[in-house]
Amino acid sequence: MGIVERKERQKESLRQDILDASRDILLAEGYAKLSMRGIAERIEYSPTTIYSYFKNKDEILYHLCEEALERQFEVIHAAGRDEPSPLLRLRAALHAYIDFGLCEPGRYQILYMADISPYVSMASILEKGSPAFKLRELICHRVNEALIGSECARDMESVSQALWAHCHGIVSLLIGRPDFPWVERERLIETGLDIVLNGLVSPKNR
Amino acid sequence: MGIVERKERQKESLRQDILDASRDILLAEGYAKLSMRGIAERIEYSPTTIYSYFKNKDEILYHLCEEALERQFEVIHAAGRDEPSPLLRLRAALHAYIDFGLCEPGRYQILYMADISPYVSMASILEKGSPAFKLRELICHRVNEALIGSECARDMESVSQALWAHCHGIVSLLIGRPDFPWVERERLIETGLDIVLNGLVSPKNR
Amino acid sequence: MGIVERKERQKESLRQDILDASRDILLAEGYAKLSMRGIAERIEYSPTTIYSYFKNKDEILYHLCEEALERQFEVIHAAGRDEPSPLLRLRAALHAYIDFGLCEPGRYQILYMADISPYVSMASILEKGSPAFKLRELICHRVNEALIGSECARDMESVSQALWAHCHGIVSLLIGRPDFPWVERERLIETGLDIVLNGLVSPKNR
Amino acid sequence: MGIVERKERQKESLRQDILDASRDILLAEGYAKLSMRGIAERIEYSPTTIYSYFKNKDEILYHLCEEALERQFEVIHAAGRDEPSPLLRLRAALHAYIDFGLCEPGRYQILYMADISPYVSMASILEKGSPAFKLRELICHRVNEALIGSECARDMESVSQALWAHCHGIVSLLIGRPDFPWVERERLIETGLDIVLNGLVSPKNR
DNA sequence: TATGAATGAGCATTCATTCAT
DNA sequence: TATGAATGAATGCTCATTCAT
Repeated sequence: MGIVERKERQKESLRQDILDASRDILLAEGYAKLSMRGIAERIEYSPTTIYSYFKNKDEILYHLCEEALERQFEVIHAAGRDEPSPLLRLRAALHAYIDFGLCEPGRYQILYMADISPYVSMASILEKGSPAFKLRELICHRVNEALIGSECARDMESVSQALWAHCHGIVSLLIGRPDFPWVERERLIETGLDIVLNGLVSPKNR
Repeated sequence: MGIVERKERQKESLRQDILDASRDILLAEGYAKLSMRGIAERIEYSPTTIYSYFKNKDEILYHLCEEALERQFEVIHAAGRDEPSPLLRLRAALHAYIDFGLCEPGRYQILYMADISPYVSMASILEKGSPAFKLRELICHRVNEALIGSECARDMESVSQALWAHCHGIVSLLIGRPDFPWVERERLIETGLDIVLNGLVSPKNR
Repeated sequence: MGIVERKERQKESLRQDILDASRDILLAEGYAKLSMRGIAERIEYSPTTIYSYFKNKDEILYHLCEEALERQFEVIHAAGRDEPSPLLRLRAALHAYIDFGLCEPGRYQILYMADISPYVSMASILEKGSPAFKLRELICHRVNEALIGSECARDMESVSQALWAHCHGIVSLLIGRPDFPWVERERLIETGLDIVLNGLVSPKNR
Repeated sequence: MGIVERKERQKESLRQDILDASRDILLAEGYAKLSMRGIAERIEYSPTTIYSYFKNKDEILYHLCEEALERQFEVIHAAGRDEPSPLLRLRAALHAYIDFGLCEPGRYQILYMADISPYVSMASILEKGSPAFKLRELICHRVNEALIGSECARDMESVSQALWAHCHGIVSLLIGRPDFPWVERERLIETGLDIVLNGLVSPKNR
């Protein structure tokens, strides 16, 4: 029935509004300031209403994480699949990682910066098939591809983690320190990726 | 007079105790759990007493930041001054940055990760002579040295920021995600620095 | 028509389900835990539905009382009518009173123990023809019979009340203090009735 | 110092006020209506203040019970020690039990009627030396005395429990049903005790 | 300097109830 | 008849802060 459907859509929509509002608050005011009352105010409903959509505050945070993880995986997974060389495919993935963080700072913060992190439990990262697991796998795969092509011997795991850290550093500082006199964003990102990928494949000359 | 001096020392000491206690709580239990009561309990004074030393909670956080910045500058400033080559001096500085973060996670978190960060206001970073300013200057200087020596043309500002981001990424993930199955710490750090410094000075081959 | 009848039966049945569920909760979890939500959950209907059958929570409690009173009257009224002597008839009534309390602790609690008691308003007890009134009359009648048979002069009203209190004491403590190291239940009851009825008819020897 | 003393007295006094207010509310409005806010309103302090006197609501209830138990023991223990015969000493104890309940209905209710009872845990009743334990011992002792004097063989434990129940029945109904058309209080009590003690010592004639 | 007493504002959560459908 | 959506009021509790001493 059309009516049922519409109602369902409305319900789903409010549910999403709650998640959006929460994410916004989290981004704008930090975890400490995320309160059921605050969310309610933002969505212009009574606090009680939230409880018919989520069992409690924890459940909101949990879904926020889940959803952010899925989103991130989708975005990065789609990136650079058609690039001609392994190195470019890796570069595209890293760039996508950074872009996701900058386009969706709320979601990124939830996943990697906030006190909430426990909700993105390591369990879920290590759990096969979870978005977190798949993301990690994807990065490792692309690093591997790139390393094979280059003549230099490096430990794939170490490299993957270092590259992740590099990208995370850029995203988290840009998000967390918007007032710093950054050089133009894209230039910073490109410079970083240049250095790091160049360093990855050039023969060592320490 | 000795008496006045001792009193002063005592006063200074309690003030320091408050800062230490706050930092400890921050590190151990997170920003959300940092309460005046909690601090008071830890230093074994009444909550009210704290107000004789700091106007309010915000001021504690502010001083926590100041102090952490100073410490960080000292440590990094001292690092690698005797290294023979510009590149090694830069590497030493970056390594010191990371080490500071890992050895003093409480302080690092305060400066670069927590919800508190706003207290390290940009004002203070841009203010000439502040530790933050001097730290930035130091990094830029070493980057410059290294760039001059290499044949490749890169924008010093962009490089500095990218390197900072790289190091920050490593520190903040290691601190914030202790449960992740990291490779051995020193290996991760060295791999990261290898890549990044190698990439900095090799001729580009993108 | 059969249909109308069935509908009526259904309606009556759900109404009864609500009362049953309420009584169960009351007994099992106490007055504080009796909530419309809880009742609804138990009968597997929405909370709103309950309001089609009862105006509000108070009305449920009111009907719970009414119904419990009727039940109690029936049980006690039926007890001991065939006993040969007045004293045994009285004893049977008192025993039935206690048994009712122990067999139907939910109902007894509602009537005589809970915070709810105000719902068994005195009005209803004094109102001729109400179960409460009839119960009181029944007890008085049996006490009277017994007193007439005995040589001792006692005020019927006082005795009735004292006997009621005695029985209530036994029931309410057994129900309310299940963990106390009671002697065996039947022994306690019999001892109590022995003493009290013996005392009623023996010549005073204070 | 006088000042310290006065402050101590003040503090103790407010603490007592909180307990008194709680007891009053409990008596007047029932357990369900006992709230921190309600107490605060009654003592004309902010709710927060209560928390510097009691850790939480449970602790208030706990102290309410403790204090009521002690009070009850004192009163009953003092009663009838000089009576010439065992039977009269027993009668005095029972009468004192009833009197305590009627003079301190708040305290009595807390101990024997309210949902709070778990706080007078059985543990405490069975724990040697606790007021509850001593009270039970006292009653048993007096019952024993009385039984020895009489020619009838009865089980002391059963009798003690039956007598307790009898008294509890009288108190709890008088407190819980103030609107019932009771005979004059003292007459009811005396009639009850007459019957029960007469029945205790008369030769059985069932 | 240090404290105890006290408070107002805030929090997550639960509940009885209403309303439109 | 039955429901889902929504709410206002209440609850226990914690916190930063102030004030008088």
